[in-house]
This record gives sequence, C-alpha cells and structure tokens, in this order.
Amino acid sequence: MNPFAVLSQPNRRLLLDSLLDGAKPVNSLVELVGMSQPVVSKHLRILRNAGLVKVKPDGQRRLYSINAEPLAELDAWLQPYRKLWSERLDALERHLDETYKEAKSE
Amino acid sequence: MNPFAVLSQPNRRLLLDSLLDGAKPVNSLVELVGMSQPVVSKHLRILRNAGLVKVKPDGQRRLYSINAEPLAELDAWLQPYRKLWSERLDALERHLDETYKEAKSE
DNA sequence: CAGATATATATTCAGATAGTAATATCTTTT
DNA sequence: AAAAGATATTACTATCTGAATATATATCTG
Repeated sequence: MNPFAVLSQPNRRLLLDSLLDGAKPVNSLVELVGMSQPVVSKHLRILRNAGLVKVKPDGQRRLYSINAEPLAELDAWLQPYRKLWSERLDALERHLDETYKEAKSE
Repeated sequence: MNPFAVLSQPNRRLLLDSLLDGAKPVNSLVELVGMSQPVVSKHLRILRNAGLVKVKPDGQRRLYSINAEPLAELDAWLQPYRKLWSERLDALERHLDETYKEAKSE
C-alpha cells in the first residue's frame, strides 16, 4: 500500500498526528482518537506495514511511534509541484512590487 | 474527496505528472498514459472535483492543466513531520562532525 | 446537414475497505 | 495456575472504487 493510500484514511492521519509528540501505547491512542480498540489496532497494523510507524514491546503494552521515512517519498513526489506554487508566489510578489512602485510614483 | 484520497490512485498521479510540462487535451493524455479514454475522462473528472486540475475548452477539445493549490494542503499536513527527518539529518551531521573532529585529533 | 472526431456519462461487475462483534494471544499480578 | 489487562486477529457486513463496455453529447469539416 503506497503512502498516499495509507494516508487517504482520515483516521490514520489522526493516529499519526497523535504520535507527533512522542510514542504511545495503543490504549492511549484509543482514548485520544475515540475509535474502538480493534479499529485502532487495525489501522496501526496498516501504518506499520507501510513503514509509517514502528513498535516497541513494553511489557504487555506496545509503544507505537512515528517512522518518518516513507513520508520522504511523498515529499519527493510533491517536489516538482512545489515549483508551481512558488512561481505563483514569485509572480504575486512581482505584481505587488509593481503595484507598490506605481503607487509610489503617483 | 481529500487530496490524499485522490492521489492515492497511481493512475491519477500519473495523469497529474503528465501535465507537469504544460496543458494537454484528453487524447494526448490517453496516448501518454495508455488508459482507455473513458477511464482518463473519469479520473480527470475526479481530479477536477478535487480542484487539482482545471479545464479550458479549446474548440472540440478540452485543455487540462494543473491547479496546484490543493497540494498546499497536503504540503501543510506534511510540515510538522518534516521536522522529524530534518532532526535526524541534524543528528547525522553532528555525528559526522564528531567523527571528523576525533579523526583530526589523532 | 452528414460524417468524423473529441469528450463525457451510464451501467455493470469484481475487488477492496472500514467498521463491529466476538474471540484469541500474550503479559502481568495475585 | 487463575484472573485481569492489553493488544491482535477473525468473520461478517455494508459501502465504495476502478475498469470495461456501450452510449450520449458536442464540435468541427466538407
């Protein structure tokens, strides 16, 4: 499952977001996101298969944490598109710049 | 349909990628990506609904081009995660730095 | 206007996905 | 070893998605 497909599920993004401030066991995540435990476990399984999270057993609990690497793939795909909106920003800047000069010379 | 869901379909990413070098009519896209015309039209429809492409009628043809704005949403979501891998890069840098210093002092 | 070309929509079908409920597994505690 | 707690898995159902084929709509050309 590609990173896009995995992250197309809002609940999975929510889970990943919930891990941004550090590793957490499943029951914490269940509380935080308000989904049933099996659902959380199932989504975590999918996130894990995609390499987006990693697990560390801690007694009878499992600590889940983010593994950011696959996000780099997503970031890379985005790269050529970024140019498009930075060009637009540049154009906007130039436009504002022109406008400013015009206003000034009046 | 959120941008992630739209882009989770590889063929749609392919279509969007095909537009990176400029606007194209549907039949060009059909040739380029090797899907049937109805399939291409359908995907384009989905991309359009998500605001990822825009259309300009040109005689009997329709010129499709990229509209990058929704990608900014995706980019924004990615933002807090970027820190994770830049931190790792920083750590790597520091490590290499240390190694270098050690090597130098021998 | 007829025929050709370009694109869009409708229908159908197969496969995938999310959620629920029930159950299994593993670990700790008593 | 039994009970309790934490997590994973399975079976089932409802819903959704994508591809393919057929058909419709629109535009151009002669």
